[in-house]
Amino acid sequence: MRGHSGTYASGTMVRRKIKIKRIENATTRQVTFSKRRGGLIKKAHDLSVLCDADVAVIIFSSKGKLFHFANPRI
Amino acid sequence: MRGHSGTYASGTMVRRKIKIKRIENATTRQVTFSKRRGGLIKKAHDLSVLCDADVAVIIFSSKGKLFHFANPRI
DNA sequence: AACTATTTATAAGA
DNA sequence: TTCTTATAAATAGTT
Repeated sequence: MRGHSGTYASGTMVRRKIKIKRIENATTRQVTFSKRRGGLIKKAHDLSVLCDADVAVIIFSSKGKLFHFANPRI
Repeated sequence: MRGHSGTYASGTMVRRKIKIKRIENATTRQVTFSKRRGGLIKKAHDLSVLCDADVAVIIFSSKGKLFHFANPRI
């Protein structure tokens, strides 16, 4: 059921697909930030290695904390 | 069979898992670059929106072509 | 560029 | 915060 986004009985079925909009709940937003930040940096690394590209990623959390990735050139 | 990477009879079974190392074949490398570059930029966009973060991605292809993403701040 | 089997990422829950 | 698991999303190889 790709693309499905109907309603579910609370606590019964899981609801996993999300809309790409700001996550309102601060705890959920922080957890998602941590997970997706790691995922993004892994993808950046993989791209740089697989395709011999130079890749940099700069991320500022909503509280201003800096995270970054750049593949070494030497 | 996650993690499997054995040999396959050509044209019979698919072999999809890859090692994260430079792709030697230039055509394959270019195709993979195009696909993964798009995927990386989508992930960067999603992270910025979902988590209210500032995200920038800078990519130079192996031939020096520039690609980038940055979420707007205003 | 489109297809699809499979791998990878991840949302929610524990 | 770390683990699990069901599901969504990305993508490698093929056409």
